[in-house]
Amino acid sequence: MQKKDAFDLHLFLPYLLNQAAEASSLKFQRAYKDRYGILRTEWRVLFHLGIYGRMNAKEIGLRARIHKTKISRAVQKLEQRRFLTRDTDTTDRRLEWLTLTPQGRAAYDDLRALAQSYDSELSAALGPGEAAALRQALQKLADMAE
Amino acid sequence: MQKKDAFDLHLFLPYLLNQAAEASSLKFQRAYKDRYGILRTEWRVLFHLGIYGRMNAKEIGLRARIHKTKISRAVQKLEQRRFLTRDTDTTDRRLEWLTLTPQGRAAYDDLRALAQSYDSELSAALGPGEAAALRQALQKLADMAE
DNA sequence: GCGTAATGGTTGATTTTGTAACTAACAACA
DNA sequence: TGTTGTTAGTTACAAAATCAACCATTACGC
Repeated sequence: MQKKDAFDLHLFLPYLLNQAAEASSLKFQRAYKDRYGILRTEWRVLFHLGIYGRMNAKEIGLRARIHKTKISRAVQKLEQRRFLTRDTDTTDRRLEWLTLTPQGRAAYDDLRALAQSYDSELSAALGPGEAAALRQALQKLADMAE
Repeated sequence: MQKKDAFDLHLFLPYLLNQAAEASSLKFQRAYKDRYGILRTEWRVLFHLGIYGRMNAKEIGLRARIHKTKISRAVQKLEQRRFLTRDTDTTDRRLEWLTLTPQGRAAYDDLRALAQSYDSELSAALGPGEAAALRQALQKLADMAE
């Protein structure tokens, strides 16, 4: 980064990443909160089901790196809002398969469109190559275990 | 990003940024938690005082984009741990100037060294040029108002 | 100066998260 | 079959974040 006596907090990657993440999430956050009254974990679960179709809580947790208690609560809320239904697996009754209802899918479609246009906006603000490079670097960091 | 029917959540910038931020913060988080029992907001306040010297809560909030209630509580905790002292401004008695105690500075020095070595580690994991490009892109995003 | 608005900071009530312990169901192996 | 160990998911309680209302003090308009 730089010398010991000239530490620049705003270049410290974990800090900088958090600032950028927060700033870039703000608009989208307001959208899903205002339109559907859902939380961060909830839209993430919604998106996972929207994209990958039927999943169980465990799978979502692994893919999105979300703790199972968070998912459990998010699923409860989404069920209350009639955005998804649960079906116990017939051969392994510990498993619950989650599927979006038409309402859930409608919400997902709406938010996905928003996410896409918002993402384009962000990409445009950076350069076109810069955005691609950014994504690559971020994926490297995100995939670093520990 | 890509076509409507092929939305890749893991390329959606706000999502990807959050994943990267979380992953990259984990190690450092454990360090300040384990060594000093402090919270995210608390190390941030500590660092601001360590870097910029005497500040008041408002200034820290502006620079770090932290809400004033969070800062107020972080300052209380840091004061309890004897990491900082407060002095009411003589001409404007609403203002409180915060300064690190020697203990606070020692903790800051320790954590700063850690942050630096950790940051180098992260930069090395990416390419050398890649890290610089990443920082630039992140700053752009972080500085985007709204 | 006096009333009103704005500012720095704190507090309290509510919501959300984190941690651990828990239930129910299945697996493995004697 | 019975005992022990795992696994999927929930719940309970403590810790933390959020939001609004709240002092005390200073600034502004007249």
